[in-house]
Amino acid sequence: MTNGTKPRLRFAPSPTGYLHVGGARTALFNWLYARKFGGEFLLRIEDTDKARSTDESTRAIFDGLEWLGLLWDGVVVYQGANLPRHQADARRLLENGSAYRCFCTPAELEERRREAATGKEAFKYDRRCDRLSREELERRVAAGELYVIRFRVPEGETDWNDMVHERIAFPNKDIEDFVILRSDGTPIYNLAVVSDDIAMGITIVMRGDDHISNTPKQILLYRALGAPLPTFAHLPMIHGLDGKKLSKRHGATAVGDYQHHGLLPGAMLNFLALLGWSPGGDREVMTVPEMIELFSVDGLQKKAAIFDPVKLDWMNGQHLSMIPIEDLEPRVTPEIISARLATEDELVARRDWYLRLLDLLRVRSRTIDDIIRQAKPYFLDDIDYDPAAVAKGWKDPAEARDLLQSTRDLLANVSDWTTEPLESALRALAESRGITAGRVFQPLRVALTGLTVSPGIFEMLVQMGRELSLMRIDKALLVLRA
RNA sequence: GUCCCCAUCGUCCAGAGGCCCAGGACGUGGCCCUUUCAAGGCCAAAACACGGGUUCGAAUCCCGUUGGGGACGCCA
Repeated sequence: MTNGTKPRLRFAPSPTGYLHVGGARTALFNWLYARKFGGEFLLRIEDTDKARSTDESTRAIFDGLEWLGLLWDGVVVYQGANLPRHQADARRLLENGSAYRCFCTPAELEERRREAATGKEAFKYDRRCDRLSREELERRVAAGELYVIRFRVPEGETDWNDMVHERIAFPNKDIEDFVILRSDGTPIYNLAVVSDDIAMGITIVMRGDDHISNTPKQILLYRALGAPLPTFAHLPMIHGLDGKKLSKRHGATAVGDYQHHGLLPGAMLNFLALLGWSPGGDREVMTVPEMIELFSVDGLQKKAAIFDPVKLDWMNGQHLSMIPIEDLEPRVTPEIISARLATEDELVARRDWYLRLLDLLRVRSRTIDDIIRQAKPYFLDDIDYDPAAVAKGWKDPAEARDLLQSTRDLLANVSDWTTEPLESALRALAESRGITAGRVFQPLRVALTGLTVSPGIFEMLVQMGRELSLMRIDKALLVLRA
């Protein structure tokens, strides 16, 4: 397919919104292919629709790709900058007889479309302008009448061997003479894409399968322009829980949303990769290098996949526990700082303690947000008490107060603040009271964290230190008295 | 309406003619461990859309039906 030359792929989003998870997945597969087979992964911003394109959106696409680590090769291509070539290509097609001028106005076309719709017929441009006499054509051009350039679709059938679908064929009679250049001289999508892909030397066009119906038109353009065809690969769509194409109404669909909700880019990539691809077998949790290693076109799925945020969270939990703590730290630290739990300097000053904390907390977390939530009691003087935790751990306030008071007295006198002495002291307390250890631990957990979830109680005490632990208990005692 | 694509548990995947009365994961339910848990362990329920072929044999190949999705713009 690439004849020994380096494959060249591209991701070509239009900057009209945010980087969508579907777009991110398309970018990912292009990137994986390039990385796996030693190719180039290029980025092209399709900003030919000036009315809808924004710089802000372009920025969001860069940010999203950078966060995910899907870095592109070479400089970014802005489609709008290629206008002269697009026009030249349109002119070439006009001159070599592949296209013709059409004077039908948008209003006329809309009218005809409406008629076709009411008659329940499929509308297709009837080529009336292709039948204009030479004289009339010249007269109208000379009169300054506006016209578009339409591609003259030849007889026959257009097919290609898709990398994921095998052969796909369209009878040309079902393809209308599509517009390639607007009356204002700007190109239409299909022309701009083909012109740019040729110019960029793209050998593999991998994109969403909503572009399948554009493909025969583009193939016709490649041929008319005398350019070699790339290999096409049409990836399945991503749908929302209702089975429809994923869109804003399905909730968070912007990559940035996940970034800000404490997801790890590696987990996002892993999850996205599994939506429409599988390395075969039961393999699921993978690092990026493993994905590159295992990537293959054979594992690509034809069927649309439904985006399941719950599994994404689970996947993130897996990655949270799996990655080296040194890699996790830089992802969490900015959040710790912006949540005002600590300053950068404070974290640096007790880095070992901090890393141990992260290690303790990540086990029970699915997102970085979970880690931040659980981290609060280790940094803040005052904590909030989760009503659910209070209801469970301090079911009987009088008993809780009594137990906490005893616990406090005991802990104040533990000479060695490490897990073993702490454990034996607390267990001894339970035994002396004739109650289970849990009865002692439960109120203590709520006093220390205010949460229903926490690491093991002894590790937690050690991590908090004597001073903070005792202060927490004192505060709890105060609260319980009220 | 026309054209195109798709079709294995609720969801994501495995399965490329016999290894499958279909396997893994998420989620769900139960049990165990345990000081809690969104952690860990075990178990359970849960699918080859339907109908025809082809074949000794089909989840796997072919055809049709049904269902779902996508595209039909001087948007991309």
